[in-house]
Amino acid sequence: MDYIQLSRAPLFKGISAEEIGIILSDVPYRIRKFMAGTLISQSGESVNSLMVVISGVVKGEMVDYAGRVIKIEDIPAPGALASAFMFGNRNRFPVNVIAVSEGELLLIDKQDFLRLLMKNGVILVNFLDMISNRSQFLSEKIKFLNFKTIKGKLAQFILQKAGKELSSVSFDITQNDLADFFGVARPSVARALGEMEHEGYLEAKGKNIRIIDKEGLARLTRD
Amino acid sequence: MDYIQLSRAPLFKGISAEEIGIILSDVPYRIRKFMAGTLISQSGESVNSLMVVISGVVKGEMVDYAGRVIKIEDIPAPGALASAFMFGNRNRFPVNVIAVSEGELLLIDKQDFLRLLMKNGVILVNFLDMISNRSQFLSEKIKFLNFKTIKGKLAQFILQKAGKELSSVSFDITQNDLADFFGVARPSVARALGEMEHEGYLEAKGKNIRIIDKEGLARLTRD
DNA sequence: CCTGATTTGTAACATATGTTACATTTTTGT
DNA sequence: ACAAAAATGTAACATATGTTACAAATCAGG
Repeated sequence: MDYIQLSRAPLFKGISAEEIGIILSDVPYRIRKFMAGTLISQSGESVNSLMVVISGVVKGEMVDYAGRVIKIEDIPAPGALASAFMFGNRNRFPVNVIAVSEGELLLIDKQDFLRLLMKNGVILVNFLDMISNRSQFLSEKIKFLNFKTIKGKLAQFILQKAGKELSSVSFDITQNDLADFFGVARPSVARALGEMEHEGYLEAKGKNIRIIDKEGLARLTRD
Repeated sequence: MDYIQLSRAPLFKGISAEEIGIILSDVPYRIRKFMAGTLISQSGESVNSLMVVISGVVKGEMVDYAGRVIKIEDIPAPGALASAFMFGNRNRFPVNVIAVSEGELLLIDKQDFLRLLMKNGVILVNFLDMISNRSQFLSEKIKFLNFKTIKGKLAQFILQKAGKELSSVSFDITQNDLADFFGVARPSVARALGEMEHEGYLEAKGKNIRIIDKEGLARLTRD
């Protein structure tokens, strides 16, 4: 089995391939091989084991009420599957999980995994980090979705990037990705930026922003 | 100390007041009394201990770039503070935490808390449940924020509540709360519902909805 | 350095939602 | 059962954003 690949997984961060071998010799686990196209788990099914993709790629698919596929998220090795849904009140898969390529999964039953967490502090911290990171990412995203105007979102984004000292910022993502993150249309982002420039809040030149009126931007975040 | 109150805390769910006493005799902890108005933690400060409100009420306040207070969230006893921010990459308070009334906090240092988690399986599961529930709640919220139209959000909400079998649904929250959850204005929710009725998707009578065209609703969730 | 691909800026127009205001209905407390 | 409060249904109007399309600018690979 590919312990090297596993040692790159967030769950096993800071643990060498050899150590992983030792750890796994002490906890019941299963390996499940899958072929491209296999349905690995179904939406609504309860999540009763930890699942780590050892090799290959799987994807999550939401299925709507008419049976049509809506959204897709890829999880390549060595990612973990549905780790935020192993615990909590609604511990069921939120999506169908389907193999994109052939590959292998590491499965550890929930009870065995709990024992592992209690035995190995590094894995415990790694797991806590994983689900906490997810929460933190989602919180951040909601913060932006909650601003009602695009200018508000942009102002928040720019001020946050600039921090207290800096007076210029350089976007490291495209307008397209930014628009996706905000949940708005791309030309609307461009327009909002343009307007903010005309209104004297900033000077925009491609991805580089010079902040002119920090106070004013702060006001915009209050929609 | 008020172990009875603590036994109602999600972290100590399923553990009796006496057992809590025993557990706490074995792990270093501190009690911090606070008076109304005290600043308990500051936004940006790193979260290096577990904090449980034993008595009293605290609130979280976001502070904007001009120093003005924006949003508030109350955490009454026996809630935990910033539990989703103890771990993960950005383990800092996202808000200022301020005492609303006088009260007491239970503090356990992160390292000691980790030892406790490894020693006590019930607390471990409770904590995992707490942070997972948060993730799940946030995911759910984002799902709704991602629908571009209010009709889409409503359709999703109704179908989800109805499940596969039921053909009628009863809202258990007010339009106002629904509007907040969706991040839209209240009259817009009412209007969207009205339109969906005219368009023959459903029959709305106060909080009671009879689904007429399930297929059509499903189509709406595809915006 | 050149060329094709990606990203950005901008425009015209359509539309969903916000805002404000009020009447009506339902719920709550006594 | 009543009065007061809360929630709901609607309307008119303002506006932010979406949509589509295209040209200009920038980037990436050979």
